[in-house]
Amino acid sequence: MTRAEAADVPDDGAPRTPDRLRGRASRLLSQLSTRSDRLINEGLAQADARKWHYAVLASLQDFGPGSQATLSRRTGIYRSDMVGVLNELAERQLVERTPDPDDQRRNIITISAQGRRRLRLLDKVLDELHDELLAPLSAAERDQFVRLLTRLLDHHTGTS
Amino acid sequence: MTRAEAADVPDDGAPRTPDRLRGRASRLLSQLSTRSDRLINEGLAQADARKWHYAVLASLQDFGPGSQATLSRRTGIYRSDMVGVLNELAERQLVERTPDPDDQRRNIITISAQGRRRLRLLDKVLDELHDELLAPLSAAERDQFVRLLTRLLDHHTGTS
DNA sequence: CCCATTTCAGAAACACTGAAATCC
DNA sequence: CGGATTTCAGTGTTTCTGAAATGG
Repeated sequence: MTRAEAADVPDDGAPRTPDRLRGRASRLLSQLSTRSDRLINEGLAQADARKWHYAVLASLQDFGPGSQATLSRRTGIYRSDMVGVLNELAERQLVERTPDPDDQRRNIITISAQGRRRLRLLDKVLDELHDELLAPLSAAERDQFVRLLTRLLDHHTGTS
Repeated sequence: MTRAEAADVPDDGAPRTPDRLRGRASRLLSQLSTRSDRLINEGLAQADARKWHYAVLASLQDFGPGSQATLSRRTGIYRSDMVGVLNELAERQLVERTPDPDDQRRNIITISAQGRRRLRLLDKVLDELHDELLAPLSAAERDQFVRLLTRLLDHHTGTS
């Protein structure tokens, strides 16, 4: 259970950094992401919502209406999966899907009044959930955490 | 494409924080985790390895041999999925699976000499991949990032 | 002709469940 | 008996591929 023959640094197999397992950023990231996703999903499920709902509604509110392809680019949801998300949102009357007169391939998605009310609710729910997610961090640390994540994500979306 | 009617803060639907979509830690986390996973998986695939291989080998090297259930707890791999991982590692002669004389339910998993060589290789590969993953951050920032992730993960594994 | 959009059907990986067989 | 271990079969979710149908 406790460390076995690790103290007597074996000539084979590199001692290296302390805790190579727990210190790998990629492992920390994916494990934390799993927990975070579960927390958010369960919290949103209690409000009959999913995180994609929030993403689409917030995108519509903050950047205005758009085609499904546009929304897909703004939210990071795959074009193929956007259909299902919008079906759910339209079912709940949170968005409206109308054909684009200028380009008959597209639909134009608009947020409804109900959708805006919903968005405000979801924002509150998410505020609370993030408070739980980031509980051990001070306000300054939370900011820094978000800044670090943003820089990393920007680097890997711009580059790759 | 650019911000539409977002500047003229609508009375409905909360202006709130700038960029509620990009500023949500949970979204940043899961998106970055997706990219990180892909980077690591592709890098390890070129060495005919998967991230679970590394986790098990490193756990064996750093904490000594153990049963499959013990390894499962140490690495975070599900007990049910551990079987498959160990099959792959045993196929490649990187670990040995022998019945525990003291408890006939268990197998004792041991790392082989070949497994130790493999671990050193994978450590190098992962060092390079993490260099790519964390490229935009300074050494101090990388440390802090890892510390923040660790604190958050510890909080959510101890608590939940 | 090539490209974009919406849609559907499905692959691949992952975290997880449930249960059987075995043994403490 | 309750409880732990190994194993297998299978579920649900997520990211992503491929292709068809329609139209710019």
